[in-house]
Amino acid sequence: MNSQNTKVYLGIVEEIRQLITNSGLLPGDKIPSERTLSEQLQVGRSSVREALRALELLGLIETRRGEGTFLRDFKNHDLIRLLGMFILQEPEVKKDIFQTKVMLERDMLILICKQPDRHQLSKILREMASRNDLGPGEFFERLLETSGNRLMFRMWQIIRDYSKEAEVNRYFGAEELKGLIEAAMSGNSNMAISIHHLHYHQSESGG
Amino acid sequence: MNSQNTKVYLGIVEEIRQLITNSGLLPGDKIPSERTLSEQLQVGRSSVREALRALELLGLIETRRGEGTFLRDFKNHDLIRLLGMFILQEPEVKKDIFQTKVMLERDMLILICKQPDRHQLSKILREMASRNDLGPGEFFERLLETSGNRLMFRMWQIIRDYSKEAEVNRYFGAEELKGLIEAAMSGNSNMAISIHHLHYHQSESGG
DNA sequence: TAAGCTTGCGTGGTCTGACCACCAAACATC
DNA sequence: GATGTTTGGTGGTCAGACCACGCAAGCTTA
Repeated sequence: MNSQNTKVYLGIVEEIRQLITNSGLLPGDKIPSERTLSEQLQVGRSSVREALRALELLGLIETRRGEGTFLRDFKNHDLIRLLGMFILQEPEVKKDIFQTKVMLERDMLILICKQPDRHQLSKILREMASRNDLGPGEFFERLLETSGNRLMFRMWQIIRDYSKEAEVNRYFGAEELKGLIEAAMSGNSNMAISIHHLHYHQSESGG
Repeated sequence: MNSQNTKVYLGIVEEIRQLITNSGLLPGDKIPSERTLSEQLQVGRSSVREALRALELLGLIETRRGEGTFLRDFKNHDLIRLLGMFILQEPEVKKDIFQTKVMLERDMLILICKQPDRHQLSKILREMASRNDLGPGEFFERLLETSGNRLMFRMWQIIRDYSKEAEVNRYFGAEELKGLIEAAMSGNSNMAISIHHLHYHQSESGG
């Protein structure tokens, strides 16, 4: 009845998406209440909720009881954990994920080496020496972030989160990182690639 | 009230996950009806629906009115497409899209060259010679598909779709394609990379 | 018997109204 | 001014109702 095949809740998802785009809503902003949406869109509240729950599970919105529903900074994708639980069972997929992650890293390292911007790197280097309170992989992530390609970086983050679920990550050690940054600062992509390659291809010797 | 903070619908998502795992359900199999789940789990049907709608939007299940809810084949990484819809909107990333696309292509070409499986390639080659009814880029896509990494391939497809809108695509010509396939068949990744690189880096000379 | 039709049941799809739990701001009290 | 209380808005959940659809059993008809 309600316009062909479109399930109502899917329509609402789309409406909300447009609302976000058109109203220029930013992460943290509040979106209309369930009851308001229900009225404005002339649909039942349950349908609105189905749409919101779906978006919530995707990590695109966040709901706080007693307060409202808010747009989320979807740089922090939580859905990954959930999807991982469902998807990662398949060994074949696991292989793809790992392989893709490694290649993305390699690509970004190449980009970094080609970039003239050095002072971000030296900053990381300094912090590496001074601070010990950051988790493993933290510095590597920040290194990759300097690639300047946010899309690729996001993709990497997502995939890394997947692979967190799937297997034990072998983090880059301090020496490796120093080597990578050094290579980057001198624009030596071959050296960077080589270090990166070694990290993944040496058998279970070095942690 | 209902056991700490866990929203009911999230609990149901988890229940369904376990149900799938424990019962060994396969793609295509039917999962219990909404009303049945509602009864078994002692929750309202609306809550069950919220969980199911969320899973549906994630592409993990499929519902058919009048029939039931079915487990879906989620090897197809549909989430990426959805995430893309939301993430790729930012104009800031537009400039990253092209770069990422090129690097993904390069990565997949490398993978292809390292693969021992040759007969898919020769099949493409034969078809290239015989058929003229396929659109530009069609053969290149099929070439990339043989990389064996479905995740990466999907990512590329999506990014390509976006860059279609953003700019004019320069498709690989027949000669280039033949060169790429040749390189792949002989496992010569350097040659493949070189052809690929030239395609994108020669100035506006060749159409 | 074979083909076509009807009917009933189970399913998802949607809406409504009713509660509850929670939060924040307005208000009343000290 | 500081404190406690009320109140209205919000999400969270449930139960019940009805619709639309698909399917198969059973009936009708040829």
